[in-house]
Amino acid sequence: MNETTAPVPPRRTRQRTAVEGILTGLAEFRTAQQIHDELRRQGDRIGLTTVYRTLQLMSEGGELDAIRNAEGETAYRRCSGGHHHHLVCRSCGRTVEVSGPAVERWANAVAAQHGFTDVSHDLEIFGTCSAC
Amino acid sequence: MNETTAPVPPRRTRQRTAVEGILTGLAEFRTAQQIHDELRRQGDRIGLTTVYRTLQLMSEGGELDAIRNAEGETAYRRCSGGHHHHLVCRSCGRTVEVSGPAVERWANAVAAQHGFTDVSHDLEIFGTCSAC
DNA sequence: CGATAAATGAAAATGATTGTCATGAAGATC
DNA sequence: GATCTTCATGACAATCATTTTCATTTATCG
Ligand SMILES: [Zn+2]
Ligand SMILES: [Zn+2]
Ligand SMILES: [Zn+2]
Ligand SMILES: [Zn+2]
Repeated sequence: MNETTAPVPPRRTRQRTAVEGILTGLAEFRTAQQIHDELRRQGDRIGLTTVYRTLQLMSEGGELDAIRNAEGETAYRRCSGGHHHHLVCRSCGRTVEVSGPAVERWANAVAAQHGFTDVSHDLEIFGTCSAC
Repeated sequence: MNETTAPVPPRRTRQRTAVEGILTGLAEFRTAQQIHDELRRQGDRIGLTTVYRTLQLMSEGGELDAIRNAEGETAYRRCSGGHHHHLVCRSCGRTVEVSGPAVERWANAVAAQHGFTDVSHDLEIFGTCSAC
C-alpha cells in the first residue's frame, strides 16, 4: 500500500493547549506576538517561536482563519467552518463573521465573464466599531 | 489666509520619470524590487530606496493601486481613477479591473448594521485566465 | 520503564521596508 | 547664466515580523 497521508495527530503539549485555550472564546483576530504576550502575562512559559509555529499549523489545518492587518502582520482567529468573510474593527480587532450570497454570485459571474476559471476571492471589511 | 494644503508638485527627476515609465502600459502588479531590477536591467542608475519612496508617494497620491501578494510583499500597478477591484490570474498575473456597485452597497450596509463606521474593504478575485 | 520521533525555544538569520544624512539636482529668483 | 533654497537621491544602517537552526526536552507507544 501507499499511505500518502498518514493521519498523525499533533502531540498534546502544554504549549499547544495554552494557545488553543487563548483562542477559544476570543472574538478578535490576534497576532502571534499578541498571543505570546497574553500567555506570558498569564504566567505561561512559552517561546515565541512555538506560538508562531502552532498558529501556522492550526491555520493550515483549517482550525483558524488568518488575515493580514494594515501593518502587514498576520492575525489569527478561531472561526466557524463554512465560507464567510470578516467585518473587523481597525483599532480593537473586534470581528464579526458575515456572508453574502449575492457577493459570491457576483464574484463568480464577473470572473466567468472574463474567461477565468478555478475562481476564489478574498474579501474583508474594515471599520471602527461602536465601542471604539 | 490659512493655506493648509499648499499644492507643491513633486519635482520632475530622471528617477521619477523612469519609474512612471515602467508602470505605464504594464498590466501586472509589480513590487518595488521588481521595478528596481527592471530599471537596472535597462541601464537606468537608480537606488532601491528611491524606488520604494516613489512608489509610496504615487500610491498615496492615488496614481497607483497597491496590493499585498501571497508572500506579503507590496505590489503596485497603474489603475484607473475610481474605486474598483481586481480579477487576477494566479499563474500569469494578468489583471482585469472590475467593479460592482451591489458589492459596495452590501459591504457598507452590513458594516452599518453592526455599528461600524469609517468603513472600507479589500476585495480581490483570483482565478486562471483563458490563456493559462 | 525505555526508545524514538516530534516539539520546544534561545539565538541567529532572513528579508522587505524604513530611517539617516551627506550630497546632488530642480525650480525659483535675480 | 549665476545663485539660492529646498526637495530628492542613495549608500548604508536600522527595524522588525517571521523563519531557521539545532541542542535539549518531552509526548507517545510498545
Ligand atoms: Zn473596536
Ligand atoms: Zn466569499
Ligand atoms: Zn493567465
Ligand atoms: Zn469595493
